[in-house]
Amino acid sequence: MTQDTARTSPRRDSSSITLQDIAAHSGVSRSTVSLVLRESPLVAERTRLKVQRAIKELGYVYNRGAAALRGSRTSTLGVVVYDIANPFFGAMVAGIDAALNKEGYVSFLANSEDSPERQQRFLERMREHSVDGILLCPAEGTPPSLIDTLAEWQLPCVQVLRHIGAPPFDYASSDFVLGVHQAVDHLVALGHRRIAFLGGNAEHSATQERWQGYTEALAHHGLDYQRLVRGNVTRSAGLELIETLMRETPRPTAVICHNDLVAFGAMLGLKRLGLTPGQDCAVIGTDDVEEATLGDPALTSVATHPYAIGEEAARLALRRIADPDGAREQVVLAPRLQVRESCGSSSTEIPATSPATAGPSLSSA
Amino acid sequence: MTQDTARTSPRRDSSSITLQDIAAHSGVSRSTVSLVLRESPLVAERTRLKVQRAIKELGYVYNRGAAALRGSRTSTLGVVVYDIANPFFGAMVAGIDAALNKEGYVSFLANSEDSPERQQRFLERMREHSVDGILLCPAEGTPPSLIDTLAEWQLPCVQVLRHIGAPPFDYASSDFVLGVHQAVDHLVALGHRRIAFLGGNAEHSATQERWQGYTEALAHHGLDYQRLVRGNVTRSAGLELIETLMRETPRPTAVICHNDLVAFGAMLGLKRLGLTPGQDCAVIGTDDVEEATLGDPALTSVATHPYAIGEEAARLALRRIADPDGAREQVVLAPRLQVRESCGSSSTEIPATSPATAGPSLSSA
DNA sequence: TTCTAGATTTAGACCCATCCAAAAAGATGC
DNA sequence: GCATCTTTTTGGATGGGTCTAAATCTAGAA
Repeated sequence: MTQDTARTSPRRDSSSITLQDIAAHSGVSRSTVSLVLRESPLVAERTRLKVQRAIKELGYVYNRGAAALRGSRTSTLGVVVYDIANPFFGAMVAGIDAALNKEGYVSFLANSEDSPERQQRFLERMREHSVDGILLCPAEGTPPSLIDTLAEWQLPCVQVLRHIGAPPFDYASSDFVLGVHQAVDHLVALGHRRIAFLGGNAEHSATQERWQGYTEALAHHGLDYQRLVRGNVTRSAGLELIETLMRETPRPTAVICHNDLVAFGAMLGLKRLGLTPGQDCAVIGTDDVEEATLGDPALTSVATHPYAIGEEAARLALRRIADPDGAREQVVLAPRLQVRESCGSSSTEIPATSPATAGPSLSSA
Repeated sequence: MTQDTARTSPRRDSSSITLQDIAAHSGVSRSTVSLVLRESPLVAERTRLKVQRAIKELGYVYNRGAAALRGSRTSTLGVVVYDIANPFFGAMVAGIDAALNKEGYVSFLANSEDSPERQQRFLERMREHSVDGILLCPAEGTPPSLIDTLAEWQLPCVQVLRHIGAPPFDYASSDFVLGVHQAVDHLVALGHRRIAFLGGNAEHSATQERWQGYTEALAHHGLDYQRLVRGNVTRSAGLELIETLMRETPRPTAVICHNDLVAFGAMLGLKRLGLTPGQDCAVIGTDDVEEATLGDPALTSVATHPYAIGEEAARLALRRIADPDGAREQVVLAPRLQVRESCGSSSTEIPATSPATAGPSLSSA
């Protein structure tokens, strides 16, 4: 059974078995073999089995490159993030990978390092590789026209976390406005009146949304004190910013941070100032990364579900690839405040209307 | 200049301009255009300029799929990691991306979640996509024969962090044995005599190497106390394991942890037991992830340079692709002990013989 | 038995670049 | 001006699938 290959596929090494070889070996045409490979219902059961046996026996390997050349799809997707070293993106990429894997897709990953130039280069490369679509977390300073360019290229693009250009576009993210609202509500309920916001710099939609949520929520509760401290979104930025902030008069009694990294930095900064996070100043982060649970004190954080965002983004892309002219969709997941020790209350979870895993809140534009 | 396309490339949309169109527009043959694209020195300067102008004018997009079908390389690489959500891998992937990007390569990324089945599926898919090579961090329980299978497939494979099968193979990693030696040396110098090792479970080479380093170093210093606590390599595992450990008599005065996550968990566990990390028990981690710097106390850690490992692995893969039959190489980077507060000494850096960025220590097999 | 709708199968063009051998053009020497 | 080298350019085959339209086969109807 393994020795008869000498006659049917003479002197070819295993990696160059083609449809033609399978066809010859099983006594049908190349076209039929192709249909079998693509699981076409047209093929008669007997033929199918016969061909499948030949495929096994000869150790045939499907050549997706060749298929893509004539067909229209490559089953590949380009994914661009701006900081893969950030654990948030690690989780998100895991979600993307899981969703794509189910559909037989694979993804090219690139790290733009928030450089529009690197991002541009990668996108061009993706175009040359004929990816079926793009998942884009736009780098800081990406020109809004990029979206139009991609449209001209006929390359479906789902924006993730940040968005540029004008709607309608496909977009998957977390509801950052709502997240900050939840944080403010919680702090107000605990009696805080002077709540600051820490971190965020540029003109990302994701930053703007947080700031918008902050301003809105303060207004909603009729609070006068408003202090928005711009800055980077890293640990060390959090450390520096909190020091500046705590020297002011009056001091805030609580800070909400752009992300968990800033929050960790802020907590460390408080300790260095001889203050106790959660007691002298409440701290709330955003993202709910894994280390939030086991911090000291454990960090209260607005969970933004990166894995789920990744899954949704991938699903959205697959949907758009299947129907390029369908209505653009926005999947904005509801975040969820995860209460722990860093804001002084006991470690419980705020009862939420949404189920344990935040369900997607859909809206199409 | 943009309107004359009507004659030279009638009613084609921009994305289907081919070599033929360029050839027609610039009055040369398809072959010549192809040579220009590949920057062949054969082409006369005048011709080259003429063709390049046509390429620009028509908005030609190189079709790598078609090129790969006839040519031999796809300029793609498959990358398999087992936990992309772990910040260590995020940094490593960033390093891979940077090194590949320079050479015009792009990478398919997959997350095996330490499942050999998922890993297998992905590798088969990569084969179908005709990647030029594979970077593999083998999933736990990967059969050693996998390496032979890849060899049969003629798919160059560089193992990363863990290795399976018998040498010689291409491999990029950190010298885990040496890392534990450094940690033990440091603790012994500080006067510790009872040093435990925390975490690690399965039969990975990476775990074995740590354990080997631990045993060797104890023997070298003539220490009797030896306590190797197996367990997962997560924060919560660290938390649990340290609690067990500190209930024993005699207690260790220092623990070295499989990675930083375990170390963070261990420090938290110590605090919960009312003990002070760095005072009642020294803690040393492995990896030196970003949050080590800003922990409380800051964590002493064996820096394993994930970004550099990623770069080296990618370079190794490119080298193997260029010369498939060349001698296999191992790039094992020297780690470096980053001393901070968690082991009681002041926050300084151990003078090392290696330069600031650990240089690769090369050896070929 | 002949005819026809439906089920299967197939030939051959096609996707778009690369490769190779051979032709064409240019340069040089006598 | 002619033969000989170089330097450039090129036609046509090739890689391995998919697509379309047409050919073939089947079973039930007439």
